[in-house]
Amino acid sequence: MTRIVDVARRAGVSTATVSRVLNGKSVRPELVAAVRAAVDELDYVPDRTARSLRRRSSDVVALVLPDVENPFFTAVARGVEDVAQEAGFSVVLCNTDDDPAKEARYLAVAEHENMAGVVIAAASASPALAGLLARRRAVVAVDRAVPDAVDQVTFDNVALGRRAAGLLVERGFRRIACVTGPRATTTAVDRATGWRLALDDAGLVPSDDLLVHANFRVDGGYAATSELLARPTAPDAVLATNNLVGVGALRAVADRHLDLAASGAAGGTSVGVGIVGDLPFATSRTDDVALVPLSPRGLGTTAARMLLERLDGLDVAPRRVVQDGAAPPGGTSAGLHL
Amino acid sequence: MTRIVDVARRAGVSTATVSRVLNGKSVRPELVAAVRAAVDELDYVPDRTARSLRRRSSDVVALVLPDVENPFFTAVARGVEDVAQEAGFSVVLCNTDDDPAKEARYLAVAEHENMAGVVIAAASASPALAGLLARRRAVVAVDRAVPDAVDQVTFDNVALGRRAAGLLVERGFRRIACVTGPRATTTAVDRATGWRLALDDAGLVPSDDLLVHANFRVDGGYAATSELLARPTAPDAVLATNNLVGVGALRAVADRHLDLAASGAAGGTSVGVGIVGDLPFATSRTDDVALVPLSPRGLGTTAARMLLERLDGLDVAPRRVVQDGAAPPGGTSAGLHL
DNA sequence: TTGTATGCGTTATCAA
DNA sequence: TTGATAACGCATACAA
Repeated sequence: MTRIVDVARRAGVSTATVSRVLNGKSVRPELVAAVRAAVDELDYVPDRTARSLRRRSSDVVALVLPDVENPFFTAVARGVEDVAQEAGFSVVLCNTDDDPAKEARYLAVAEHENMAGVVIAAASASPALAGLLARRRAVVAVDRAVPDAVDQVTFDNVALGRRAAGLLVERGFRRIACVTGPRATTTAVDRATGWRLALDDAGLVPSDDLLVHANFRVDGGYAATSELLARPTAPDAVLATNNLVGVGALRAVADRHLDLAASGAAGGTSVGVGIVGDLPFATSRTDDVALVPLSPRGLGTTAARMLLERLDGLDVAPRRVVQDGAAPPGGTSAGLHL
Repeated sequence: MTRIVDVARRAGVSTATVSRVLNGKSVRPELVAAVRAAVDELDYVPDRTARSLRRRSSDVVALVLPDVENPFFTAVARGVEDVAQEAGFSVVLCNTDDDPAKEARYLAVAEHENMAGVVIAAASASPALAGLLARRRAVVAVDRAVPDAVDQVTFDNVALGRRAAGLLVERGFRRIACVTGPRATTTAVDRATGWRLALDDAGLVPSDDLLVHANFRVDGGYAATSELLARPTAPDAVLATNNLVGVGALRAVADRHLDLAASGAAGGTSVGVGIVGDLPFATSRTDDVALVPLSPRGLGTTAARMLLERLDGLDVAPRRVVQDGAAPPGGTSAGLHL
């Protein structure tokens, strides 16, 4: 293994000079050339562990997510990865399963592994960031708001819920239920608030028993929607406040449809479905689903950029960025959709 | 920040003894107790960077994947993560986009970051493992076979393709096309071979123009299937050799169905679809899809266990594990559908 | 600008 | 078994 001393010897300089060249400090041009030549010839690559120990900070960023199997969060991950990698950072993906204990463990690892920074979509209403903040490590909250004084980038979730519910209203549905996520999840609560507002806008009644809190996964959406549709006074439409719940809702509606057909009941007008989010792996056409597409990847890139600014030394008060949330009509990145 | 010297002072021992206690070497019981007490009181956690530098190996494992947005690979990741984490290792997720250059970069990072080991689903037919192997780092290939002398865990892809195509034959389809992945991807080639065998078994003709190589994503499956269905002598069924291609195929079939209906053509018998893989986010019922479910998570756990054995010092010839591929009947994932 | 020498926090070697 | 101390590879304070 080639070390910095090998390069120094070969270039006829001290290790300090090699280090300076490698880190862009001012060095006489001819020595720079000599060092670079030696580096190339020896195929030298600095040991990042030693560098981290000395600098007291590594070049890896932790990305703490509630569910890496949710395409929404993998898209966030891609966004973060794209810009982090560009800047020379590696990204460690940490999966919390929405479990505050697992989350706390990962945050502790990030702290003691001297990671450069953390981007977190919090599982807990109040994640264990104290240790990291005490060490003045950069932290950015993404997607879900946290109470701590850190940079945050989220969607305008109230607006998203309102828009999605509004689409259902426009399509003529009158009795619109809402299936959302856990009460501890800010996105779930805010989008449900949006649903309420949209119904108010339309002079409809956002009755409390039409609001169901499930988990934010497929099974949660399926169970909640099935239950709603089985009621004597079933809703004529369901708003799912995230993508996976939306998948579950669609399956529940499809099953219900088949059940009714089997039991000889008239094929009444089908149940409307609205979804805040995308269906990247839909196996059916989604023309009649009221979709409010998001750009989670943009969320990730924004969060990563904010983190990099902090790592670059930016020292201002915590910032809150609220992205509109709409996926751009054409491009791959976020565009403001007015 | 508390360091090992602080603990040593508090416990009235040397740093060497603290280190020994922390690493389970033999130490007099009373001293062990004293050290543990000091660790607790001071809330001491070893700095993993320093530890890595000294040990010349970190406790993070790189997981190199072609596409973290594919649920198949996120499931592999969960499997790896589960067992690695249990053993005290962190997992870094590296996304190569099936690009050999990106893959090579990540492998170089893994090498110079002194990562403990690498689990890789190769993007390249011959990934750049030389550096890692020269340093005797543990490497396990998962899902896709590689030419190097490393542990490998894969499915029996020929058998999987054969089984899926066989299901379509059983259902009475006679002209069965196959949409598979790139020629450089072992899984794509092997499953196509299985398709060929199944057709032979049934006395059918696996005509070469019924085999299409697409990319292994939704758009690839959609385009290839659309093209097949638009031919004058269209196939009556399509075998998709992975999950995403399967999604694309289903969408193409649905669109074709609608087009025919719109053009007033008779609603002939619908096109059969077979898929090697799962549809975790299907938005429609999949009763009439010939699915051969997999357990990618099991692939991941096996690979991680093999890696851990190597990290534990196991020094035997490279092993090849071929998993049946069928998801377990009882587990949480899709049950075997006979 | 350059070199020397020290320290980052831990583990491993060697004597005791 | 235990303690003193020398590495691990790099970056920087200080001196030149």
